[in-house]
Order: sequence, then structure tokens, then C-alpha cells
Amino acid sequence: MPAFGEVNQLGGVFVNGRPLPNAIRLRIVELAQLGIRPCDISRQLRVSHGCVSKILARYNETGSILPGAIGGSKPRVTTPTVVKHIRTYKQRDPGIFAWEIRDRLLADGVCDKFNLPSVSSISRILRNKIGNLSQQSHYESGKPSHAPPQPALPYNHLYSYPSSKVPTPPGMAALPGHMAMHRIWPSSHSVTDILGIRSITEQQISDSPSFPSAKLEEWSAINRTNFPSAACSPLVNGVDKPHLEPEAKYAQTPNGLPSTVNSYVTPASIPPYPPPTPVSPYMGFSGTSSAYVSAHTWQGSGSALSPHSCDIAAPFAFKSTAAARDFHPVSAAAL
DNA sequence: GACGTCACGGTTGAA
DNA sequence: ATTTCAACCGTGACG
Repeated sequence: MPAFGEVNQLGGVFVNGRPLPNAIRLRIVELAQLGIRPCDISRQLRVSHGCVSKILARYNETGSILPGAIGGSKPRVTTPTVVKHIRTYKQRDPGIFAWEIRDRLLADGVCDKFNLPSVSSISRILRNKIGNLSQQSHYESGKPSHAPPQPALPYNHLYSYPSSKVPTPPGMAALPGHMAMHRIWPSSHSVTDILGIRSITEQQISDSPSFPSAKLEEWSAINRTNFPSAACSPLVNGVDKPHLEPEAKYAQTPNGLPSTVNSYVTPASIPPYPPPTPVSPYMGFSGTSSAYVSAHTWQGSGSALSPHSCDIAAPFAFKSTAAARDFHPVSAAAL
């Protein structure tokens, strides 16, 4: 369980161990593209400069503003296909050693050096998944390559999550100048379908607490981190801390925009610095939505980003089946 | 003063 | 159901 939020040296609230809300991530990139210096962005959004630096660096590298995939295990190398081959090798030569199997997997092109299971993994497979072949083989022989049923999807596919460690795939050009998150999506859905473009992104960007989790599903399919509560919970200085600001949490503007992002400076009206208030971390999110809404010009203001406003927004089809999970229990508890 | 980097303490989720 | 472990996080400090 995350703490109830901590306040950094700049007065911003953050949740240790958790990514910044996407609204803030977006703002960081937006402001940077407007020519605002990272140090100013840091002060303005009350995010540590190290974090700003990291987010901008990642954005420059991957085109994504989204955080990497948190948690989970490394992609499995012992896919059903590999297991099947191991089984075959073992059936053909019950006395085969694990290291021999390993060599054969490589030689036969079943695996390459990057996904070749370790000898210990192979041993484990032999022990746990294949077991006693002398008993199993005749049973198996009648079955057409009945490898372990799951998972149907290759793990590597699933793990094509956006991450600095997962550079832009060869076929997918980076799209500097706007957030090209869609390029990392393996989904067969159209980008528009996935993203829902503005309607979704506006909610997302504004961290609508009521964001329909269904719209987040795609993301969870490619990201081990089902998108954090940030995507659907209210912000406190950009941090989802419903309990900190229960009222602001549900404050929504007439057009459906929650009041969360409004405290960020909009590109069209960026003062060099935020009020040097010794900010209550919650202050910025007190629900004064009007500022953001009325000055909601970051999309159409002719800013450097505006030509790609949809593209900017697009990446924010944050998907998370866990988003609701993350958020609601917290808010429920807070209430 | 600005900024890149990294140790740290933290969260997460598959195995 | 619980534990382990390796992924990621943002902060804060250093250079």
C-alpha cells in the first residue's frame, strides 16, 4: 500500500514507488515542447528535476510519456513451444542431458541466445512439466502437439510494453514532436478505436475518477502495470490522493473535465513560475476547475503541440483493468 | 544555476 | 494464500 503521499522538496505530492500521474507527465512533455526549461518545469509542476529529466529523456527516446511496466516477472523463455520441443527431445532420447537440450534448442532455432532457457530452467521443465516421460509418452503420442495449454499469447508479445528498455520497434518510427504511444501498441484495433481520442484522453489526462475502466483495457494488455490509479483518480498536485482531497476528487467541470489538471499551467498562459507558495501539496488540486477549463487551450492554442493534439492525446488511452481496482478501494477506504 | 546520473526506499505483479 | 524476485517508480543528492 502506498503511503498517503509524500511531499517533495518543491512542495509537490508524490507517492513513493508509484509513477507520476499521466497528467503531470503530459504536462512535462508539453511544457518542454513549448520551450520551457526543465528546471522551470520542475518548479512549476513541483516535480523533481531528476524526474523531469527522466521523463523527457524517455519521451525523446521512445516517444512515450508513459511509465514503464512495473512489477511482474521477466518474459518467460519457457514458452509452450519450447516446452514442446524439450518434451520431444526427451522423448527421443530419455537420457538426454539438460545442457544437451539447451544446445539443441539453439541449434534447431527453437530459441536464440536471448531466449534460450537456462540449464536449470530446462531441468525444472523436465521435472515439473514433462515429468515421467516413460509414462507420459504413449499418452502424449496420440495427441497432436499438445503443449501446455497456456498462455496462448507469447510472453514477448505481452511484454512489448512501453519502456525505455524496450526501444521503438524497428518497423515503427518514432514520432518526435508528439506523443506517439500508439506505435507501441500491438493491438489490431485502430488507434482511434483504442484511444477514443479526445473523449477518452481528456478524461484521462484530467484523471477523471470516474474514468471507465473498460477504456483502459488495451493498456493492460501490453503493460504489466495495469495503469496506476493515477489514470483514474483525482490528483493532489498531480498525485492521485483521493483521500487527501475528497471533494476535489469528484469535482468535475460541466464538460466533464475534472478539476485535476487545471492547476497546471496551461501552455497558453504559462507564467514563468508557479506562485512560490509553500504549497500545501493539495492546494493545487483544490478543485478550481475553471482555470484549466477556461484556459483549456493547450490543444488548440497553436502551441507547438497543437498540430498533434490528437496524437498527444492519443497516448492517453490509458488502459487499466486495475485502474478501478487501484482507485476505488482507496477512495472507499478514504471515505 | 541547470541538469545528467544514481542510490535509495518504495510498489507491483508473475512465478 | 503467501513469498520471492526483478521489474519499475520519483526523490534527493552529487558532481
